[in-house]
Amino acid sequence: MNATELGGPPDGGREGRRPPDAGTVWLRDEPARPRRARPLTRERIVEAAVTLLDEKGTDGLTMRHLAQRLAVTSTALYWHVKTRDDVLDLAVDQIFGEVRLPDAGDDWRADVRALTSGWRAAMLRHPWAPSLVGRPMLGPNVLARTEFLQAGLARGGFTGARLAVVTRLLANYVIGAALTEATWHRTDDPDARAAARRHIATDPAAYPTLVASGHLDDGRWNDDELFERGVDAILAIPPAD
Amino acid sequence: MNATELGGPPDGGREGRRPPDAGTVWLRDEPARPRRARPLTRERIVEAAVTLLDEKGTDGLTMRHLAQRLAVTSTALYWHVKTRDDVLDLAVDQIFGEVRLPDAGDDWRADVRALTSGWRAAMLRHPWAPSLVGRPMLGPNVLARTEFLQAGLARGGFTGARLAVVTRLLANYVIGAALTEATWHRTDDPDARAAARRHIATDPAAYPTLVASGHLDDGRWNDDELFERGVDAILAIPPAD
DNA sequence: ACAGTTGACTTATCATCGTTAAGTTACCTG
DNA sequence: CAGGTAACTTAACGATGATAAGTCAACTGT
Repeated sequence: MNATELGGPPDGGREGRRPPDAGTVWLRDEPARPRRARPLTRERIVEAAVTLLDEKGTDGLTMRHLAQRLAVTSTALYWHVKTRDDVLDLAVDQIFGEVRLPDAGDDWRADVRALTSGWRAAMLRHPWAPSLVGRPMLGPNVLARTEFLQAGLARGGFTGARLAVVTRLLANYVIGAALTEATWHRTDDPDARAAARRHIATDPAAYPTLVASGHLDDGRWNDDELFERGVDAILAIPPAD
Repeated sequence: MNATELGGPPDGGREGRRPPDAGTVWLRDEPARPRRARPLTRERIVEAAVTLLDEKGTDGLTMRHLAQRLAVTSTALYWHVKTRDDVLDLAVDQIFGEVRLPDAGDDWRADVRALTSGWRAAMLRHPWAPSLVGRPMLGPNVLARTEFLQAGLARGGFTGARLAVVTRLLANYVIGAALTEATWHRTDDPDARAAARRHIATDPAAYPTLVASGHLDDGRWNDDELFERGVDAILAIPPAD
C-alpha cells in the first residue's frame, strides 16, 4: 500500500503526502507543488507499457508494476484506460506505428517488400507482440499499414477477389512468420529444442523429411532470407489469370 | 472450498511412478498405473481442458475450474502436470491431433491442400488455439503434421532452400490465417468493427483501397474460398527456377 | 502377514493479480 | 468564493497459480 507501489525515484517534483502521525504543522513541509509536474496520459502509459513488455514479456506486464514505473498507484491507470487488455491493445498498435510507411515509388513490389519486412522486424523487435495479434487489431496504425499494403498490390494490377486473396496471403504470412519466429527466439527454455530432437531421435524414421531438411537445426537456414524469399514468391504471382 | 471443489468418492485402483522434472512437458513422461476406478490421467486432464477451453476460452481455463470438472481438487492436477501452461501446451497439441493425415496419394497438391485445410479447420473449431501458437509447438502431433506437409512438397519436387521457403510459407500462412480469422470470429464485442468503421469514416480518404475492397465488410468475401485460393497460389509456385 | 515405501490425492495457505468503490485533493468555472 | 470536476490515492474484494505438508490406500519385500 506504500513503498511497494510508490517506490519510484524521489524526484523533487511532488510533495505533501501526509501520514497521520506527522508532528506539528510547523515541521511539516509546505503543501507545495500543487499540480503534478508530468501528468499521466494514455501516451505515457502506452510508452511505459511497451518498454515494460520488452523487458519482462506479456506476463510481466502487471498493472501494479506498470504503475510503479510511472510513479502512481495501479488504480490511477484505470482513469486513463479501462482494463489491462486495453493497455495490451494500445501497446500492439503502438509498435505497428514503428513500421515506416515508405513513399510509394515506381516499384510497387519494392514498396510491399519494405512494408512486410518492416512489419516483421517490428514484431521481432518486440517478441511479445505477435502472440497478442490474437486480439482484434483495429488500431489506426494497423489500419494504415494494411491500407498501404493493399494499395501497393492494387498498383501492381491486382483487383477484386484476387486482390483480397493476395492481401490476406501476405498479411497472414507476415503474422504467422513473426509469431513462430518470435516464439522460437523468446523460448527461454534451452531444452525445448533438445526435447523435440530427443523425441525425433526416438523414432527418426517417422520424420524423414523433417530430419533431412534440418527443420530443427539451429542456423541451418537464415530466417531473414527465408522470409524474404517467401515474400518474393508471393509477389511473383500473376495479377490476373 | 471443500464441497465446491470436491466431488466423487474414492475407489480402488493401481499405482504409478513419477520422473524428476525437466524443461518442457514433452520431456516428462506421463505417470503410469493409477489407482482409482476412474483415476486422473494426463489424457483425461487434457480432454477436459479442451472442452473447457471450447466453452469458456483461454481465460476461462483455471486450474480450479478444470479440477472441478474432473471431481478433484485443483492441486491434484499438479501431480500430473507442472503448470497451467503445460495444460495449454498439451491442449494445443491435442487439437492438432484432430487433423487427419490423408494417405499420400498420386496428387501431392491434393494432399497438401487437405492438410492445410484440416489444419485451419481444427483451429477454427477451437478458436482459442491459434493465439496459443505463441508457445513452442513441439508436441508429437504438430511435428507429425509438419513432417507430412514437408514430405508432400518434397514429392512435388521442392528441395533445399526452396523447400524450406515454401514449407514455412505454407505453415505460417495457415497459422496467420487461423489466428486472424479466429480473432475475428471470437470477438464478442459487436462494437469492434463498428468502431473501426467509424474511425475510417472520419477520414475515408486515408483508406481508399481498404474501403473500395470491402476489407471490413461482413460477408463480402468467403473466408474459406479466399484461404483455399491462397493455398493454390502457393502451390502454383514452380519447384525450381 | 506385516512394516515400510510410495503414488495419488486433499487440506491449508500464500502472494499476487485485475478491478471496483469510496474518498481526497488541486484546479477550473461561474 | 462556492461548487464542480479531473486526476488521482487508500482500501478492499474475490480469484488465481502455485507450494508445502498432511493423508491414506495399494503395492513391495521379507
